[in-house]
Amino acid sequence: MEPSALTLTSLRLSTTCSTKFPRDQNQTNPPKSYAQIPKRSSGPVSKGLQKDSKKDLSRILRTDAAIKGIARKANSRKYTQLWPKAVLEALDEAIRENQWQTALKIFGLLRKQHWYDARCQTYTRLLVMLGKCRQPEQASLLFEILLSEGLRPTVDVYTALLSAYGQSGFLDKALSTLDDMKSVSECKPDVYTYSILINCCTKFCHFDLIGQILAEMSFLGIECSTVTYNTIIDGYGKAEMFELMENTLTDMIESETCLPDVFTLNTLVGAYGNSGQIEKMEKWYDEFLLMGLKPDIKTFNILIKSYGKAGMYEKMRSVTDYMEKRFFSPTTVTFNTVIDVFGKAGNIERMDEYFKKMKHQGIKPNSITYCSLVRAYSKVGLITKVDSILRQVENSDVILDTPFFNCIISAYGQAGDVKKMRELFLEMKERECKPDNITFATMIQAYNAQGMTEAAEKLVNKMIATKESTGTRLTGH
DNA sequence: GTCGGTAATC
Repeated sequence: MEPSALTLTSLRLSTTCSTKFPRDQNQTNPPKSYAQIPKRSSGPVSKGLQKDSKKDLSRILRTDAAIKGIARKANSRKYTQLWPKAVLEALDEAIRENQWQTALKIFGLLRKQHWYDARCQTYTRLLVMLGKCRQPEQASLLFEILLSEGLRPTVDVYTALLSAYGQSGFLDKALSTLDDMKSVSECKPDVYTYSILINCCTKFCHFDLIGQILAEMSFLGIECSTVTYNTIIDGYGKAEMFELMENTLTDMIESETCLPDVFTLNTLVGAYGNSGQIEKMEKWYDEFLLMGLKPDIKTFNILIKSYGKAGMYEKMRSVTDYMEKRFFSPTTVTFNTVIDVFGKAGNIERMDEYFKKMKHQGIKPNSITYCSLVRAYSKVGLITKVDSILRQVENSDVILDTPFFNCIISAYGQAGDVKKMRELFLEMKERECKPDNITFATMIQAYNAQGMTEAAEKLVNKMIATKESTGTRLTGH
């Protein structure tokens, strides 16, 4: 019953780095308009506008019409008299949710307020968000605005800018930012800056730079922190460079200033677990516990995923049982992991069972949950179940993203339901989800599979047209 | 302002 011999035999060694660190292929061309919003001195007071409350702003953040509303306000010269609290809280929320277009629009609105006081801290938060969203060009523009406002960038600002470049793979730009920092006396790079830089290097397989960076740090008298070590360990671990990973752990322990923490534990356990080396994973887990470290919810989620991937469902179960006994509440991630494991194994019954349990425990499914479900149903040809998921999703307030639409469009495509596919494509537009290359590729493939070559060609042209219009928007104004 | 856990459709 329990297939437990799958551990090391199913180990798949990947050949190139690029397959393991897929970059975001679907970067949309962003509007640059916010950058053009001129800072205005306070205009005429328009009384009706002050009734904008925090509630209004945060509500409209969530709806399509509202984002247009914000944009309209951001572009209108009338909206210079909003309450600070409303604008600042709306900005906070947009940043927290990584809604970068909205955040930049609100920031444009903020800059027009008569009470606006330029602060580096605001810029740092925006830059960090842009880094997360892989928007290096926007980060660059934002930095220009900061300079145009006469602000002197702080170390944080520079570090966030470096991070925004590095996370998108613009390592040359990140390095030149580092050089800029070195030339400004009060903005010297510190251990944060270097840890971030190392992280970016490993994500883009520039392991050759790690040694150089560490040498430079040592030359400048900057000591590695626990985070620095964890970052390097994670980099080697994700690249399956296990020997270097363990060597780094040894360095860390020998440094005597940086002790392994729960991040180190999770990183190592995850590296071995993800590569199917269950025995090593367990060995390190036990070892870290002996060192006195305590696992957390992420540890358990990692163990569940690793056992599930290895087909060791009994062990997976023992983790969930242990969690229950120790009152570690499962999170959305826990359920998503279990659901995905059973979905990939084609075990629809158990998958459904956990989905039910998830809802029963009051844990809200998200876009990731639905992606896994749709994929699993589609794989075994249960398209009626996909219909039911779609209905559920449409009647809920779950935020649907482009990957979800791609997933469900692909499901209907594979089922040969071209009509439904088109409907969903239109629905994407209504929900302001931008179709990306994968959306188009999925639909074109489905059309071709149905022998609808004309429709496929039409879509190819549409795709090109979309690209061009975005290009125009970029260079326009 | 830094490190670890979920889906990812072509």
